[in-house]
Amino acid sequence: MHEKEMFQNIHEDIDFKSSLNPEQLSAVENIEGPLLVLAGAGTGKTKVLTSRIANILLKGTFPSQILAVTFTNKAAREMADRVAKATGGRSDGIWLGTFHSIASRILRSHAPAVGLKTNFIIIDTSDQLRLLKQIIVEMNIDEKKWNAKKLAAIIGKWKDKGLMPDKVGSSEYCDFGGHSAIELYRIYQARLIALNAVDFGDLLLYNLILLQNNDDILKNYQRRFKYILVDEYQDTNLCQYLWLRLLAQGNQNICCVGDDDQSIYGWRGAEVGNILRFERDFKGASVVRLERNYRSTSHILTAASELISNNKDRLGKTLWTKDNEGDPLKLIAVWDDREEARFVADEIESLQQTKGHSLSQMAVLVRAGFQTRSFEERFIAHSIPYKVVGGLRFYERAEIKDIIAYLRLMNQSSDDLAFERIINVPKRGIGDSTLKSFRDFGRSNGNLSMLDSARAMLQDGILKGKIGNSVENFISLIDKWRNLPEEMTVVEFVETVLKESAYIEMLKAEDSMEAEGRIENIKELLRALEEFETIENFLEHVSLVSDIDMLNQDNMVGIMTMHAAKGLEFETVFLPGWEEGLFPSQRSVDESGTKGVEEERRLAYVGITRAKKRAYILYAANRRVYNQFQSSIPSRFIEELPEGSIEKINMGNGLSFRKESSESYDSIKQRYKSEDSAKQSSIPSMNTTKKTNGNFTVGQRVFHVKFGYGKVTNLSGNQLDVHFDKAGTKKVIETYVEAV
DNA sequence: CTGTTTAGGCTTTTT
DNA sequence: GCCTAAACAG
Repeated sequence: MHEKEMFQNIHEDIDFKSSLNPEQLSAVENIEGPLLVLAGAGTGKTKVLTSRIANILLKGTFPSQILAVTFTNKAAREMADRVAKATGGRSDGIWLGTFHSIASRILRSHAPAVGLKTNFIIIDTSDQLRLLKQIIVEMNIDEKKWNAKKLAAIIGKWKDKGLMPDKVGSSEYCDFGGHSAIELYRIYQARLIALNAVDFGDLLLYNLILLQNNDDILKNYQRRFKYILVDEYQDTNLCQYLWLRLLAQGNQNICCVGDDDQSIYGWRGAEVGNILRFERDFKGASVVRLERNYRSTSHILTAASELISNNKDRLGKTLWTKDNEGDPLKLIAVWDDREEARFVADEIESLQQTKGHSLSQMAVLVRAGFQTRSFEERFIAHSIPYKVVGGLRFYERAEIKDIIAYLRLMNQSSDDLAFERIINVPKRGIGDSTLKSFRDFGRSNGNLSMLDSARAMLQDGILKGKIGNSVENFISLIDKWRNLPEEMTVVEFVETVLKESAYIEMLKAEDSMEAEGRIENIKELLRALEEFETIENFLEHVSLVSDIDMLNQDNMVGIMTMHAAKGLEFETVFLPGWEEGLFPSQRSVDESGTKGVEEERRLAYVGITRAKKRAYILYAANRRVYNQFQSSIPSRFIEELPEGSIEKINMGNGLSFRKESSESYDSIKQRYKSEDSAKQSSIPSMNTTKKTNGNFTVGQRVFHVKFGYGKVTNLSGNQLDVHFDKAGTKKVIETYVEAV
């Protein structure tokens, strides 16, 4: 097909004028020069981005001349799909991906320029912490007080700002257990280089350094990328900003789409200020505001707008909609988190059964991961299908990480972190002291990798006996796998490793329900592996994509954090846990004061604006924290909601609404604290009533929705130990089993 | 070196 | 309440 025809085809597929409003159209049509699009929630931001890319292609630009960056893989995927659709598949070759994946791609082409080899590995957070911990221990720092997480946070902040150790100003001297944090940062970076590894922050940091220090490389990319597009611009950190600015300085064709009101990643270095800098740094930049909302009813929009107007630090915009008023937001006061979950479950059932609403159009959006628990328990009891989004990530499960560690060691024998992980999994009788001897030997013999140290120690006869044999066997396995025929597929290769390492055997020997689940996960991994040609490709994917693409568009209620919900929309949204301390989170308030509260408020704004038609906000008078009841007071955000757009429902046991009482915050808090002890005694009595309903005895047969039939082996309070016929022994709450 | 017990921390949010 | 890491016993 000739190019001319090709672009005609594109043209036929897009009909900008009829489907875009004037503001959107101007953002799509003005492709030359810097442009900032301030796009409120639900104003068609993705549509603008994809149409703009299509339009750029239509003007005759090659796909490879376009750079489009997002923050999440989900957003990248969606954009890729939509652009492909809009252009009839003529978009192949666009540099479209997350900041990290684009950065990784560029860094791989120039790895030697920053002291890495092309096959560098990308370590995840847990590897990073292990490495930092090793350094902390070696430096004799009190690890209890100065833990690896703290150090990771300090180093991460510098990386977010684009600072290598030598660029961190000495004025920023930061004490870490009697040592300079800068010095520890330097050691950490050196250790990473020795491992031929980078962490997440490095991907971006090294990219910036690469462009700053190599004019020829910079010029090359400036020429290549004629058009740059950035999604969720408000979430960029300084390092990303500087990187973008360098790349865009060539053609000045950069389009950033963002919403200052949806900036919720300040805690990981995002700087809303980048929006304000834009007009200053890019001379002659145009600004387009998208304020017409196509998603929500006016009640929802009003409530969200009113709430966010309490923030001082914002550019300010007015969202409007032609949609009708819809239902007011429902504000529900409940006694505790169980009643909260019960209300939501009942409401979901009624919406589904009496109104025929689809479960996939409902979502529970929580502040923190632990809140999902009570909903899961309740949904299981109601047999409501649900999916916890972003809980434990697939690639983070122990068995998956083990397998990946085997592959990493194959890929690169210097990968000590991988070596340490699997040398004794399955058990080979090689423990901490042996590992330490490898490390010490390596360090005193010219920085040998642990695998090479083990090899040398065998040869020198330092390792012998039982352990020696065991290590020898392990090494010969590795060597054998290395020499497997090239034409083997990745799946075949991994199957061989699984079999010969006796990994599957180990799981089978465990003979537990848990081990069975692990084997299932490994099977899932093998399925995912089919897509990859080489191990390198797969490892790259694993490091940059946190979860397997489960194409579950099934009819399930989503349970997720508000952070994870950004960019999504649902007909009905449940927002539980609007209590002081939880939302806004105590930590944000304590650590970042007003700024922290404002970020939490933006999060609330994001939460509410996910709803198209219905939003429920719930708050409980008591909440289990580490399974202990704590009384709580309603979130300050609740009284910021406009009276006219909310309907209050008190479930009898819930707190009164703050506006209805003249009591001060503190006095309410005081009252509930003292009442709590009194009410505590009423809770057990409620439970005992339930207990007499179905008083279980040891030895009794019971049925559980998830685990099937089983026998009670022990009981304490409302908790039963049940030995299930198929699922093994579990602790369950008695309300979830029924007597048979 | 392994397996069991115990103490302590943990619950923000993610590439 | 759950998980992990350290401590201890075998």
